Amino acid sequence: MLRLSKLTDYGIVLLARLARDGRDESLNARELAAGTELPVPVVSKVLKQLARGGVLESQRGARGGYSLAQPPQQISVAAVIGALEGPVAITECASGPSVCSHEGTCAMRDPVHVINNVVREALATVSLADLIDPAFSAPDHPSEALQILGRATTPTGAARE
Amino acid sequence: MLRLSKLTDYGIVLLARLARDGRDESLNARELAAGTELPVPVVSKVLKQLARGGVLESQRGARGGYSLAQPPQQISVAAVIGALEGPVAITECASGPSVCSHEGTCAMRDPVHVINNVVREALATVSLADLIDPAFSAPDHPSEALQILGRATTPTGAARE
DNA sequence: TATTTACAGGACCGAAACGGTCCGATATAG
DNA sequence: CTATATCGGACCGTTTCGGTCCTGTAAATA
Repeated sequence: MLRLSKLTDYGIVLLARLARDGRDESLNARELAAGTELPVPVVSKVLKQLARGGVLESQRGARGGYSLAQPPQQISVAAVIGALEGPVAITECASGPSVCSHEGTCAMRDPVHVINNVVREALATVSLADLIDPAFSAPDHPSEALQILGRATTPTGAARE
Repeated sequence: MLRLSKLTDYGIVLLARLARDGRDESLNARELAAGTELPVPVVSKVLKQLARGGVLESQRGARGGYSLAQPPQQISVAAVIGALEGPVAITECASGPSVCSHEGTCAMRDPVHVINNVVREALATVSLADLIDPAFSAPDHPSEALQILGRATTPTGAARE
């Protein structure tokens, strides 16, 4: 359900590394690929997309590389996902002139948007910093946002998996 | 980002219709397809999957059809998504023996799980009832869960678009 | 019992998206 | 001028997605 693309996954990993090791200096694709064991072209592709999306800043030419455009606390997971995956929208029906138009049914369109926003807001509240800090400790009190969500008691038992 | 598959979208619409029109009686695939303008085979496919996932109960034979397995308040969006899309997991790395193993980097694996849980919990908190009730009114106070999430102030401005 | 209705399960196929590679152009440092 | 790196996009094999169709089985009705 709701799978995150592999590229996005890589992106998060790379950003975390940049947040740790590249505070002042910038790192280039090759250096970043070294930490992971991802092929350089892949890393390069991800970084390019992140730069285009405004998450990273790039320095071209010799001794060039990438650095975070903002401090890790200000970079939300939503921004990362937004930069790497398409123009967002959790469902088709969000943009186009939806086909379903029988009124009784299409009253559902709004709710679908609501779901969309729920997810988006949730991801907007989680920052890069939230991901790297509590990483090595227990995944219990990850951040304010995660705590709020964590207190949900999974009413239906639906979130089994 | 995080696109919901079309089938899932259909599923939500169909469930909403069942929640409204099929309280006592059950509706069959043809009847449900009539409300929407989706082709019958598609509707049938979705309903079958929902039944297999335990979201719907099915009655075979003449005068058969589908009905909700539980009251709409008890059916979470997460359950619906779980039934229609694969076995969940927002990222590959959640299940298999992930390839990334350089310790410094793979400390990221947990956080990715955290994100996964955030989204899942968020969706688990939203019920079918939440979706059909406030549909026609303003999308402002949709439910407790949505309110909690709604108060996020989109720190980065990342959730634009 | 025979017939009709409707779900169950899965095979199947074309179209689109995904994951990954590669190349030419451009910008910068030395 | 040369070496280094990003930028932008083309490209392609593989997988997933969306949708259709067919065979089997369960239940109701006459």
